[in-house]
Amino acid sequence: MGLAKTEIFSDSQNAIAKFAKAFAHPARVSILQHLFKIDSCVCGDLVNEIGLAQPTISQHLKELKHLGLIKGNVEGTSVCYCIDKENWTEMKKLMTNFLDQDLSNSADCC
Amino acid sequence: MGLAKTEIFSDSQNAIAKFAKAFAHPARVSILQHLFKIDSCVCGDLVNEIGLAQPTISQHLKELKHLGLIKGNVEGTSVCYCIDKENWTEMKKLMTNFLDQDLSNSADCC
DNA sequence: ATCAATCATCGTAATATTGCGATATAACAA
DNA sequence: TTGTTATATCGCAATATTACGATGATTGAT
Repeated sequence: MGLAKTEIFSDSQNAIAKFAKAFAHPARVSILQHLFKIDSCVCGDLVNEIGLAQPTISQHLKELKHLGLIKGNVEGTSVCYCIDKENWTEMKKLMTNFLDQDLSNSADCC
Repeated sequence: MGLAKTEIFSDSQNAIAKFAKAFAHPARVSILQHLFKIDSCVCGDLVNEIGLAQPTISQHLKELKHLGLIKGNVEGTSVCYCIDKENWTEMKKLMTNFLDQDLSNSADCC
């Protein structure tokens, strides 16, 4: 069906899945890395940096924005994007908590 | 097209996306959390724990196994799954490195 | 040999994602 | 106003994902 049964999972599990989806495409990974690396806000050069068409980049940016991981600011004819630090930190806590589960507690049968 | 242009991204970016995809569904998040929580290997109770049909769980397990995040072991008529600790640790390094990018380096224009 | 239990695979329907050409929108310049 | 530049949105085609019923395969019990 292509439709995840979110009702049967916890809020935390759904949140982890939601953020993970943001990173589940290399273009979005690349966009985020670029926003981190650059010391000023990125406006239009993402299309040149990454080899995808402008509508495609715009679509990926929109998804990241809806998730709250980035913010956009209109600046003349261009738009300026940057990481939403507060939300990023919160998301990082959630993901790190999931990734850091204690390996020593789980048996190794295999 | 539904087909990611992996060629134009780095190995690291593709790897991050690949692992993130594993966590991009709450059922897989739930499966992994269960495998961590339980102190012995889980055999068949995942279908009962999570409210999805047996073929669906089996399919999710297969994806996690192909990614190397879990291992499976036949034990009588049932199969025993557990976290692949070595691969998990390696994956965690990759993801943590991505999540931990220095926020102080990126400007906040918005 | 037959049966029950457990898990995997097949096939399929419904929905989601990706990518981009065409076009719209908005801001600025001349 | 007209043109230019930068970004967003629309619409569509190709492919991927999710879920599950039906069925197959394997093991152990009787």
